[in-house]
Amino acid sequence: MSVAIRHDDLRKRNRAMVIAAVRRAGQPSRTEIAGSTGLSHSTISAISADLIAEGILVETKGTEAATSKRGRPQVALGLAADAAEIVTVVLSLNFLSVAVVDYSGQLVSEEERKIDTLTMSREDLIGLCAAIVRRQVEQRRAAGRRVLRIGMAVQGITDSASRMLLWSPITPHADIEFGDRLEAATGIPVTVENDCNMIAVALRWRRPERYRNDFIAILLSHGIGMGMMLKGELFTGTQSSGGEFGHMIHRPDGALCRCGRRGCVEAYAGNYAIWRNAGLRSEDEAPLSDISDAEIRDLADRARASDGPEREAFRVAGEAIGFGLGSLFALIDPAPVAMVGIGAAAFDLIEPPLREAIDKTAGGQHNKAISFDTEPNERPLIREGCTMRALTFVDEELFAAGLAAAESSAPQSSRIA
Amino acid sequence: MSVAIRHDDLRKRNRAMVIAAVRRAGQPSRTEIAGSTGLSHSTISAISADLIAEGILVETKGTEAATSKRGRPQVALGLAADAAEIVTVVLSLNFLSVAVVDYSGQLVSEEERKIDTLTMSREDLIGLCAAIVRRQVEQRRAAGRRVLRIGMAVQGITDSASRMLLWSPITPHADIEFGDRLEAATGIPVTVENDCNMIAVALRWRRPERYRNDFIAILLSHGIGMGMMLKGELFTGTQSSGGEFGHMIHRPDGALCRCGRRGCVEAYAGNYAIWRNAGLRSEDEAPLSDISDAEIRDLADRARASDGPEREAFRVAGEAIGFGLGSLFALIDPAPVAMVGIGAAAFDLIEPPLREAIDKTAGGQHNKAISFDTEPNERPLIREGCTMRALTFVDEELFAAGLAAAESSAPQSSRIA
DNA sequence: TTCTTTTTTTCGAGGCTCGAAAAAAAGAGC
DNA sequence: GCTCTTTTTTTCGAGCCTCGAAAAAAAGAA
Repeated sequence: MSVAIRHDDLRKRNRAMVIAAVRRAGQPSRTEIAGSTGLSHSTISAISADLIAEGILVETKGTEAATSKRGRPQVALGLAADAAEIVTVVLSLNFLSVAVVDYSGQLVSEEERKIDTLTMSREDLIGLCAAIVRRQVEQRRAAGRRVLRIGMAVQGITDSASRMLLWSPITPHADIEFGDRLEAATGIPVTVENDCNMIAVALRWRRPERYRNDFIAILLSHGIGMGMMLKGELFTGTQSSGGEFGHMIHRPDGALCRCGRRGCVEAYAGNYAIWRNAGLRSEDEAPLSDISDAEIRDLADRARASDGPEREAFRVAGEAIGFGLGSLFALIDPAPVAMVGIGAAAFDLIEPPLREAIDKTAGGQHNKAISFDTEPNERPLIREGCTMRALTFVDEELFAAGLAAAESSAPQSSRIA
Repeated sequence: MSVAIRHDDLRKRNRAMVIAAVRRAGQPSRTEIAGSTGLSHSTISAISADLIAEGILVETKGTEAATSKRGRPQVALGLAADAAEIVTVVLSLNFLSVAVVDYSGQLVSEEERKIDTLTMSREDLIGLCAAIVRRQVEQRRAAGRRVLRIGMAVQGITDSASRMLLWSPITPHADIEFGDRLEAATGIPVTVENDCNMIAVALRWRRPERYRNDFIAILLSHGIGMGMMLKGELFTGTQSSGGEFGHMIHRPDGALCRCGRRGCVEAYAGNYAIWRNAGLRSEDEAPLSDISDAEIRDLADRARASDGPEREAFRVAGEAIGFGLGSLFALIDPAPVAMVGIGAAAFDLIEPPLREAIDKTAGGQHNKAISFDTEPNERPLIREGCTMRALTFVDEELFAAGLAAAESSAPQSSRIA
């Protein structure tokens, strides 16, 4: 089963604990870290001295006026912004965003691009991503910084092992090797992950009081995506990114889905499904590939105005999501839900039928206790999750292992004595 | 988040590794343990000497003739059968089984009882369980043994934190505090777990080559239960035992389920559902509470003989399970499946429509790669899983922590120098 | 200027794992 | 029957790591 604990792992783990405590708390003192980690003061003292010597942490003199207390004043520790940088790549329908973020989490630079993902060739799509990322990385290298990690988030089914995009609604191509190609272009380790999973990661960092160990993020957009945190761990499939909530079966042999199959939740609740139903089109009609956010807002306005086919379309969407959540809750028990994306802007129309449907399922008994939260703009969340994911990797895999110096090819001279 | 690693945890963890290696391998030598755990020979030597002194392990002289090799012969290590005992309690429809198992996993004694769970009062049910367990425990104490753990497996939704049976089809009573009551009756720690989860645990011990880190056990019986292993961990809900595959929604507002709701998978695939459909009864008809295994076998025989309503009933059942699995696979990716229980005896009737349904879902592309395995008799599996669960607890929580002596109230005198 | 109070560092004790070397326990060869 | 090989197991010292106690540091309070 699991591998034994080696003696050296001890230090590595405790270093990771300290770094994580600083990243979470922002500017904690050594005493606070000792409290939150449970390690002794002497251990924290030793580890933080090492981390400071390695250029990973810095002592940030009296930022907040935590003054007016007796005794030796606390010295706040912070992440050294120049210890490293990471790059995030967010690819969604007709949109590419590449950003550089420093070790403390501050945005350094950003490049956004409208592209036509649906018609681009496989090579053009990979090539464009690789070119932009490469340019950013080289700029940062020229500025004397070292980029230690690239995190890519993309809509679709990803495979973390092979770091491929297995299937995606934003492009007709399958099995795209973004991981290998970006790595080849830059020489920097790359992860490729599902965008909704990154939303879940971001929510946890943003609002840990609400999104702690168990919660669900559902992206209501052209398709229906999900990111789920269970027992504090991101839920993924056994091989792929998994969590394809949108392709759970709502009605066997039902409406035609964009994935080519029938009766998926998405075929009732995705943008194209709402548009199709609002227009009284046949459920067998092939899904349109792109409905603008404006169109959805427009349909929602009309649904609010009068009880016509638009309102019924949103009702059907809410019902599909409700039954889907009901089945999901049968498996994992009810949990807080965040509704993200343009569909969240119409959640007032979706929520009543959604709750009615949940009431008919195993989760129904807890219906009132289930709370929904909405966030119409998914893009900042995706980038934020991607950022934290990449930074956490640097924390745990590189800096905790004491590789701050070893990995350094940068001209940061001799920060280590 | 997670707590820091203390220095003393190191030894505890590595002791647990050694014990686990012995439990898995049966009679390994110290060298084999060093190989499988990755710890050094010196560490294994030190730890195993401690464990032998504490009476947890024993040197079992040349059991198998691994002879005819040059060099110093290996000394096989085994679990000391008399180090501890555990009790398993398996409660299912109209049936109670209590067994005592020694530390090496050998059955010591067993008591089975036909009871009428559906009509018994809450107090009678708890009281009977407690009385039988108490008697067994006292007998073992009289024999100079110490029972360190009681593991209970029961059909229904359990809560591991409160160790209650929240809801069960086998009794009309809810929130039964088996954990507290058994503990009060014996003074021994108790766990209460879902029977299907224990089936999954057992399958992993029995056939690790097939059921390793990710697989699903589905119990086809009066109800439809599921136990699932994901990434080597038993999958449970955030609060309860979770994994209520049988109550995922197959058809919204569909057939009446035993749980009072409509359209659950179980309302199409449970014994009562097959019986109801085979008899051309209405889907609104309240489910019968008990269909005998013989009746199901009889229906299966008739379904095989001619294409009548019986065959259709099994087809509908297979379809429901297939769509349910399709939705599940959308979440977790396809994985090996074990079909357990009386329904597995009719799996020849169920499999074709099941695969046809899966083909219509997201998991469909892997249909051929998904393999099913059948095991009609669930009871031995449940007890086996329960046994391994309880023994593993003793291994990890008591013996790895060096509590072998501290916990001992038994007259095993001074095995420790 | 001298107490208090609080934070941080220092120092020695006690554990743990590891690698190397030694000891133990057989079969092989003559 | 004795000595060599081979393999397993134990022993021993080195090197880390964490911890508690005590000391040092750095302020405000009196």
